[in-house]
Amino acid sequence: MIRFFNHNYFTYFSIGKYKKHQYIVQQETPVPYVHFVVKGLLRSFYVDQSGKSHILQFAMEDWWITDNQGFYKEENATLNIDCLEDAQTYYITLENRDQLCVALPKMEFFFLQKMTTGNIALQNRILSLMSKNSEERYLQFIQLYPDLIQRLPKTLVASYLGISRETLSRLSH
Amino acid sequence: MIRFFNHNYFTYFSIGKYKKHQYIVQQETPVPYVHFVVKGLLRSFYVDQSGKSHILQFAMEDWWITDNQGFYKEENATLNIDCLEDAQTYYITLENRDQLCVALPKMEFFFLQKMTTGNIALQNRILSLMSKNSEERYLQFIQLYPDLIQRLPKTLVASYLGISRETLSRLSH
DNA sequence: GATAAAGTGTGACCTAAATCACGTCAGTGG
DNA sequence: CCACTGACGTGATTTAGGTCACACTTTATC
Repeated sequence: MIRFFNHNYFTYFSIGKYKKHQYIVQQETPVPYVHFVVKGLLRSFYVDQSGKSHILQFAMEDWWITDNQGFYKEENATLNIDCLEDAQTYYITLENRDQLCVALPKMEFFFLQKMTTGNIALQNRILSLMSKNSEERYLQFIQLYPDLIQRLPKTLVASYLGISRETLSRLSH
Repeated sequence: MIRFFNHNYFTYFSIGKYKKHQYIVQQETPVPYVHFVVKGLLRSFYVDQSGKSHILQFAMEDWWITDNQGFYKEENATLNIDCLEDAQTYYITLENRDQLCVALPKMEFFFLQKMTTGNIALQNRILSLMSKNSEERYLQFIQLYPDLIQRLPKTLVASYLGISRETLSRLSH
């Protein structure tokens, strides 16, 4: 997917470099960009009324990340995005994305494909949350993202799976 | 959105009429179409190993429904779709959808928009499942789909919210 | 290299929601 | 018209997982 960036796509994209713990998107502020991750590991998460964090998505190399609602509807973010490792991204505004699609119609198809794949993954996650218990969801996660899990503390995996740190700890035997 | 169907879109779409209880998609069989609902009410649901059903989506007038994974990846369905009321749909194959996009490039943008909106809704549902309790999810559902809820038995609402029939009953006071 | 901050395991206890088991009522279809 | 099925409410009991509290280890940070 990196070969995706060989032309002068950089007319449309910019390069961003970020440090571990740095925020890229913050709740209640605008969301000007989608990011394509070149290097590093990020997460998007929601902080509820009681102050608990819930991880919606991780993003490592070659993944895309943003607060979709904020970005596409041009609203303030409901999510936060921060770096779990030092990171580098290529980012693009909504306007530039649209212009890129005009300049290169194949890109629209590409984004549609991306979005469709994302949809399928989200639907599966919903069904997983509704039909599987903690252990099953954990095993499924290991199986789906064997490479990701090595870079994540279990606390964060728990927060992604919707279970408590302690419960996850007891699962791992 | 109905005005969407005024040209000779019917070169691409077909008309389907179905009875209450009739299945449109069945687990383990191909998923040749996406359906645009003209009249009636359908649901897609997943049946887990223990035999419990989990509703992924409802679809009433002007909504689209299919098993995304089956349809876009051209695999067998993992979901079922059936009619909760007598229904009429316009349906289209993947091939025809692609040809429609070629003939009318605006359609591709339209589908991308649809998919993006769907994505946002799915992400919110995941966060809701992870951060809200039964009552909060129920209240949110009433607020999001006031028109839908009148046409649905509570048993099905419970199955959509990921809670038991009995728990939902006790919430309603 | 010392101090602080994350990450992890584990016991004790609590609670939201599931499960099981009834009973009632309305709609439908032979 | 009667029998069956689905919708709904409600009590009693169980249980998966959350919460709280503590100890220990590893990793950052000045």
